[in-house]
Amino acid sequence: MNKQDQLNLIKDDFINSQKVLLAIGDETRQAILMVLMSTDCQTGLRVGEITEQTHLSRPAVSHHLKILRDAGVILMRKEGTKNFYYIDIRTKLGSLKNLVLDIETLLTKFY
Amino acid sequence: MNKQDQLNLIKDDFINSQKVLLAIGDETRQAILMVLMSTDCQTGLRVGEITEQTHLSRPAVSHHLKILRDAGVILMRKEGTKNFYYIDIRTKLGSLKNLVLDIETLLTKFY
DNA sequence: TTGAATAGTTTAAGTTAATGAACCATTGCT
DNA sequence: AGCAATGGTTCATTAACTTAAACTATTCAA
Repeated sequence: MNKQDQLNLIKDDFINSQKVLLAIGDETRQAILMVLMSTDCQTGLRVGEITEQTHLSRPAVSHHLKILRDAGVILMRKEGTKNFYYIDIRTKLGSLKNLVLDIETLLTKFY
Repeated sequence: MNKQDQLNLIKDDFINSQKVLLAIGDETRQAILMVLMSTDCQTGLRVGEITEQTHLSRPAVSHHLKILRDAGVILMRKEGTKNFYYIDIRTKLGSLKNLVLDIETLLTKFY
């Protein structure tokens, strides 16, 4: 693994994590994520419940949940008309970890 | 360390890493970072050199460098009229690492 | 099959961000 | 002082994002 290989890794990491970075860089979506992580409910939260625990309107919550979902940060499960949103360890947060660790490797080993 | 402590950690991580997330989530700034990391020049690159290696205008490069610098992702060194930009291991990328690792801990230990 | 509950979508307005042109500031050299 | 090199800043335009209101779709129960 030379420097060029490491750079190519990082280039891919950037592509894989771009949506995640933009999704969780937004203050509003960070607040939604905090609500999702704070709940004791193991089965996830519905849009209405998240709306209650934030200062946002339901369409706004729905909008931001879609962005988080498209980025692969959160997952959704349908039950009738109810949609439950939750964070999972298997989500795209792992791609962010790769990005951080690969840059760290570059800076410590190839500089 | 209980779940609430871990949540408070993550809340702080979000605050500390927000600027970094927004800064490096942008495709244009990712391209600039790749140029900075790819160079063999140990002393950093000047605005003009970065402009040459991208499809961007000089004001655009200057603008994005400022955002990266405000976020603590890159550093600058002045030499006369020349400004050299570079990435350093001691930059705010560490705050991103904390964020990722703390969320990982929450999901594995407290769920 | 009608009505209530839930939530996604569309639209229009307001806000913010990115861009290039033109301009300004600083440094170093003669 | 005068000039060239470098690069930051301002401004106006365009593009993108965020939001709430109104609307639509789906499911479930009576």
